[in-house]
Amino acid sequence: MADASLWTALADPHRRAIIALLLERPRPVGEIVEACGLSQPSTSKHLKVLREAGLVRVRQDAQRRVYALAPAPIAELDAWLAPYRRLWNTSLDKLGRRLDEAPDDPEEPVTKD
Amino acid sequence: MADASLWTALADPHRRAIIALLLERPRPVGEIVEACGLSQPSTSKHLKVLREAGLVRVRQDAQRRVYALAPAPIAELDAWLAPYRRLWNTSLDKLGRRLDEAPDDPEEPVTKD
DNA sequence: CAGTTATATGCCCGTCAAGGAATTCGAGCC
DNA sequence: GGCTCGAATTCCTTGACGGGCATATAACTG
Repeated sequence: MADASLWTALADPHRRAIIALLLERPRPVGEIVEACGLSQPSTSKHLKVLREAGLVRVRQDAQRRVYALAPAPIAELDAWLAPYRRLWNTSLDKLGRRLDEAPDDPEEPVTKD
Repeated sequence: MADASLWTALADPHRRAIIALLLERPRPVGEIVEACGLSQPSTSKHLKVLREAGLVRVRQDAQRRVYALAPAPIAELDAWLAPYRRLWNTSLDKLGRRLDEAPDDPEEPVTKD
């Protein structure tokens, strides 16, 4: 399905930020523009990429376009992840189980996104 | 949150292919070169990116460098995914409800362009 | 119908990443 | 020590991507 474009879409930090915004709730473009500090055209272009990757859906509300998350592709990501999850569950058990249980993992400093 | 370089690294299809190869078993560079049909230098560069993203680690075996998966960053991805997983698990329908908050929605097609 | 708001597109430019060829570095081998 | 194999690094070119500005389009408003 959206393989390539999915990864490409998520590769951009601004787009991930948009995705995160939409996780809270659906938002019109104007709000997204304001939130991510880009120009409106740039934001629209990012939204287009996300749309084409199937990551967001649009609903038209008067002149507004309200964007919302479309979770399916993220499920795809999850599916992609599955084999690897098996891997780190077994071979990296010593690392201290799930990362979310060890927020500051000494071996792998998590840099800010 | 996932390091930017992690996403960048995974954004490239060749690199995802390499990752998939290493999922089966660790491999020396030569094998990877052969498998992904790139030149050796290009492959080495991809491996460098993966290395710097922390996705793979190298073991030196005589003149060979054997690459293997380092699953931790993938766990990071999984962590990133978590909130979204909640979203599509609990509420494909809930999302639909939010999309339908305006019941007179003239059914906006996703504008796939 | 003209005007305004909200968003999308086109164009231009700067940057960056990817790929190949040549070169270099490192480790074994004769 | 010189040679060879395996891999990494450098240089260069090219193409894609991101950003802004100006403009087009669509929908509501008076």
